[in-house]
Amino acid sequence: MKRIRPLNQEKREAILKAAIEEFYTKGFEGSSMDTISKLANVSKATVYNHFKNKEELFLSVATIIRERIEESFKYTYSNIIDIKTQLKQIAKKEMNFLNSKDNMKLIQIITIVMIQKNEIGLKLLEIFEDDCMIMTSQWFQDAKIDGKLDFESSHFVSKQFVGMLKSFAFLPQLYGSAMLSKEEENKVIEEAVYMILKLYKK
Amino acid sequence: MKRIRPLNQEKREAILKAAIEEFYTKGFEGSSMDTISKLANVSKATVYNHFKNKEELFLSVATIIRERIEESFKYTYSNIIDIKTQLKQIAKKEMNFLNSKDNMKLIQIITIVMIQKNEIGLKLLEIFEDDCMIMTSQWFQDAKIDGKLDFESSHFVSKQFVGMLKSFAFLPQLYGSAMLSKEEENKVIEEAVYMILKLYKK
Amino acid sequence: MKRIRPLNQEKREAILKAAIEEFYTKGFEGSSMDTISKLANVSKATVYNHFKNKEELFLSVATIIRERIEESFKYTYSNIIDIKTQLKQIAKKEMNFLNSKDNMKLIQIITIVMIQKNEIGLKLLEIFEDDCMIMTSQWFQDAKIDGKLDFESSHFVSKQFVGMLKSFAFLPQLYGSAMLSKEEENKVIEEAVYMILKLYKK
Amino acid sequence: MKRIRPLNQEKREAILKAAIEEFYTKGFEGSSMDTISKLANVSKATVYNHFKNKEELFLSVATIIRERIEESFKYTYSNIIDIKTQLKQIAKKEMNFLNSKDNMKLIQIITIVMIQKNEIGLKLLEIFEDDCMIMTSQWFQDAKIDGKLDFESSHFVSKQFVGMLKSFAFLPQLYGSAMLSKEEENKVIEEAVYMILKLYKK
DNA sequence: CATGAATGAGCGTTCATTCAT
DNA sequence: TATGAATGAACGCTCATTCAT
Repeated sequence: MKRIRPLNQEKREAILKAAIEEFYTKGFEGSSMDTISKLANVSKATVYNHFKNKEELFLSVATIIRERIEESFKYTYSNIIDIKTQLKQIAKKEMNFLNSKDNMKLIQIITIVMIQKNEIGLKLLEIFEDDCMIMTSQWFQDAKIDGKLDFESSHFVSKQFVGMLKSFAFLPQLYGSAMLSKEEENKVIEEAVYMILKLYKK
Repeated sequence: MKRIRPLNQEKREAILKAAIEEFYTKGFEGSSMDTISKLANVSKATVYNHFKNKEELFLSVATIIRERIEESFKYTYSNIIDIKTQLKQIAKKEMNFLNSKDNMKLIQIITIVMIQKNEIGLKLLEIFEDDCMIMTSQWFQDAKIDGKLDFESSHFVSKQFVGMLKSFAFLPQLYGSAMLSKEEENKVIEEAVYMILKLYKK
Repeated sequence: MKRIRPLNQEKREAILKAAIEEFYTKGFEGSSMDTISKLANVSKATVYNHFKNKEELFLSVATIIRERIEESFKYTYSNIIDIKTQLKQIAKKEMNFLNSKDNMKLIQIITIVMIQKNEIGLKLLEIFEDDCMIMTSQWFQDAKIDGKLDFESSHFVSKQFVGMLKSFAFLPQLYGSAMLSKEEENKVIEEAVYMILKLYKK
Repeated sequence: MKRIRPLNQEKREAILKAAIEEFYTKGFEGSSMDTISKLANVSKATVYNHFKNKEELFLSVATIIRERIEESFKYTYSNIIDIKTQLKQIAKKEMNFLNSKDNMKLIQIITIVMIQKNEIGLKLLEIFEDDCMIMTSQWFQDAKIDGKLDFESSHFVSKQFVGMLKSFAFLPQLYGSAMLSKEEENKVIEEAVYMILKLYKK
């Protein structure tokens, strides 16, 4: 059941889509509300009816991204499934997220703003508190408690693990390299899991 | 006979210094030639005498950065020194570069533009083709030939090695995390070297 | 049969109240229909249902003010009461009006528009044709006919009289000076009446 | 001797002239930098090269006005010339100023802004501290000391005197009435001087 | 009758760039 | 060569107004 004429949802989505596109190609500063409104086929004033200002529009885009990320990094430790399998599943889930053109687009957008660290960049930092790392870190902690892995700091190890994935599937792509093929992806996962087990398996 | 310094070199350098500062704090789009000229204590027109336009000024800044990076990643394989020592030296050199506030500043600047991949970002990509990786990769190749390490692809392994360092000393800092302390730095180096040896030492 | 209150009267009044406040603080140009509608707690479209446009809303405000002024300046000559007393009563009445913060507010609002004499200012002039002066002038005319005062032009004298009051209780306040205290007010009245009698009493 | 290429003085003056015209017809809020620049036949950016922003442009206009006023109200007491003559001269000088269309234009401009009492209106108040009144008041003080006139407060009397003039030559014109003819002007001066002498001459 | 949504036109301001001197 | 001055185009944003519901 629709709310009585909410701000026309189609237009809102058209604007967000246009904004993502524009922020992606031009960054926050480089983007213009004029262009966004034209891309979305609405008047500039309409954009301002939906979003208080450029910053809020951007933050809305950022929130969308954040939700996708959060979704992609949920994983909880199981003491039934064998750890090698679990590690692979975690890696696969993360790779799934990273190895998507759309997601990288979104990440690039927020990367730019977070690097610029204006007020708005700082707000982003608050929004983005690295959940991915936190959840993976929790998994390692649980695996340690369960006596399956042995190391000092779960935080350090999870950074090693995720870092290994990101070395191949994030950093290069951040700078424009091509996405990984399915085989490459598998190889990277395989090697990262192998490394962790070799280094820390009890 | 041409004069060697047809344009006042001091002013040129003042402009470049101002530009680095400005590009860092505001990004490419956010920076204004006006502000740069004021920071450099020259007239705006003078900036344009030295640099055809904003883009060329930026590219000049980028070139400076590139030179510094190149300088920092030179390392050639030695069959005399033991590989653990060499790996540590390589790691130390790279960490030295990454773990400096100024260098991170510069990297952040070019990161933004490279992500945005406008014409100007693409030009940057040409300039930057990851030398660091290439040189480190060469070292692993030589170590393999020398029979000290065993793996399939030197490219893959060097990415693992450097990636491990970057996980701790680059990615977080790109997004604004604090630099590593000397102890943390050492720990990271230690672990990365340990990992490579554990995985690939013959 | 027409309904007497075809539009919700409460809302209409809320709008007018909001408009007075807004026009006062921001002037005609500085005021926005948006703000007025928000202040009045109605939708912008409702404002337009009640008042064709910004100008007509303003004119409605002006009419309210005019009515208050007219009310304040009614005074008719009496051949029974002694003229000194009557002059004092006239002065008191005018001072009563002028020496009120709210009234000055309203006068300031219309002053701005009348000075600007756009179409809308001209319409105001038609509305306002200085009743106050006309009525006071009539009193002097009657006093002359009654043989109590002697002068050439009643118009001139009434301007002297009212002008003397306005010098102290209008012009300075128009520009933001504080209202007169009761004592100051009395002194001004006293002196103005004294002046008229000294100059024109038969 | 000219300063080396000062901001093209012609353009500056064209802008100021245009600004006076525009501020006069539209008030501060209603005026647009766009229109002003078009009136002045320069680009909008040029206006901003000469004046930091709209407010400063306005304040510049205000300063011009203030200088004219100051010029017009200088008068110092003389114990040689007879006071009736002096009073007439003072009145004539003030009337000269008030009874000029250009001056009234300028006064109307600042009146609007002073009434609106934004930040900028308050700045105006600082600029305008009623010199006219102060100087005339001083004259009355001197006349009293010289034993030619007798009253309590020179401030009060000067307000009476100037107020009498303004009643005829300022207030009506502020609201758009026609300027006084030479005869009317003389009559007003005559009567104001007569009033002062009748009330306060020793 | 009241409203949420939409819009074209305009705002004050800044920009990268050019040009005469 | 170095500069002050100029500019057209664009920016983020707000406005008075309209219209479908």
